[in-house]
Amino acid sequence: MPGHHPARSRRPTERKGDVRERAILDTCEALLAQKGHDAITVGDIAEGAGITRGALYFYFGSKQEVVTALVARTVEHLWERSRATAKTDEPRQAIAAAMQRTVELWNEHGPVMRTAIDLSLTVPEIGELWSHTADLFTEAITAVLERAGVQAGTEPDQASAMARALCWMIERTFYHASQEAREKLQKASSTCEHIWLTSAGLTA
Amino acid sequence: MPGHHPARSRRPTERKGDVRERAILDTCEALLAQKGHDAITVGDIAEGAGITRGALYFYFGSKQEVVTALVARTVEHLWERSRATAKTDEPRQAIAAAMQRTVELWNEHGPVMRTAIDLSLTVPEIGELWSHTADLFTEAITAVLERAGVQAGTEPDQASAMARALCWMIERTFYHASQEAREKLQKASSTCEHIWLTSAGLTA
DNA sequence: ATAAAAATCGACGTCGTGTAGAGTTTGAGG
DNA sequence: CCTCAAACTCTACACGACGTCGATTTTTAT
Repeated sequence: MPGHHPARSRRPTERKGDVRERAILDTCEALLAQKGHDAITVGDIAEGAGITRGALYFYFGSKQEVVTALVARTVEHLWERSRATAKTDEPRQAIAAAMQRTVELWNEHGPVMRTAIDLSLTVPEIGELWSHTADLFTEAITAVLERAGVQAGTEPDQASAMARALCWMIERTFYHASQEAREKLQKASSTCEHIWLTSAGLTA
Repeated sequence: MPGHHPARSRRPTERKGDVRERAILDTCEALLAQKGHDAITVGDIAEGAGITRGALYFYFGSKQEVVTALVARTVEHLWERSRATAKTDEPRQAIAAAMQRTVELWNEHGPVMRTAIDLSLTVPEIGELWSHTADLFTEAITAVLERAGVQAGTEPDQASAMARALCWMIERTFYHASQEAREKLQKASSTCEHIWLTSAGLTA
């Protein structure tokens, strides 16, 4: 995505364009916090970044490419943090940690996450990114369920299938909660955690 | 939504326009089964309905109004069927019946349901329709949970909040499943049912 | 049969997108 | 310091989709 001229990434000094590129993505993220992505015009983004429409098309081939790059940036951040989290073997701790991480991510990047979900069907690249993320999450949930004693397997009442459904539950619940007040995210998180625990057979 | 000329609904003979209006909605639904709503053009719909763009604007003020009307039609069908379902007091039966009904609805109108969800944020009218539907569903789930012994209340681990999360889980799971093969819906339904039962404390 | 209401059409103005080509700035090497 | 190519920026244009308008034809009621 970095301009049409490859091999610019590893330069000693930071090119002016790198700054612009970041400014474009930052502006886009800021705008997404205000209006829906289809209410945003390329002119808006360019203006916010301090350049003209024409100049923006030097960096990105289209509006979709801009938001795709933004989603990619955010999702990579998410993956990083996932890897950085210490793996605990104890199910209850693992669940609590995962939910806490999720709250933080949605607090920081709610609008981008929502946009990613909205566009994951219409923009294949974003769909790819997001479904991969969902897979990672689902695998993590599956592992916890199995460790807690749920039978492994893909049948409707076994770990894999249940993890999928729980993943969607969390996604959707946070999606809605992140549109409202900040404390809603905490409550939503608690509810999801409770259902997750119950599904794992770990009734408090 | 019936044209710009109100009070046409209750007429002895069916106006030509009523047929056209239905044709437009039917065409729109058919198209939604093929492409995403933003890949559909007003010209496409008009052509499918056998009229020109100009004529379509006699019936609906905009493309959004068309799809809003379509969603309204579908959602009303959904409400009707909900009311028609006999209320059982036995939680297990109630859950099974609700899920069965949901499978049928998504089988028949999957593309419209997905579109409604996609647009419920950007189109306020659709948002209204869908959130009302979700509320009905959530209330029903809440009732079942309480009858099964879950403590009533809105705290994160009480019936209302759990019902909300379960509602989103079902919505999202069906949303994804309905894009794939028909049998996926059945499996998805079984998984949701299992989690619902578990959350209600009704472990098989 | 006729006049009002309903329905249809083609042409037009607007807005947002993406492209093209011309011009300006930057910085590495002579 | 000069030069030249790459990096960057801009204005102008072409296109497609939307929604509007006024003229015209078809239906319907009486």
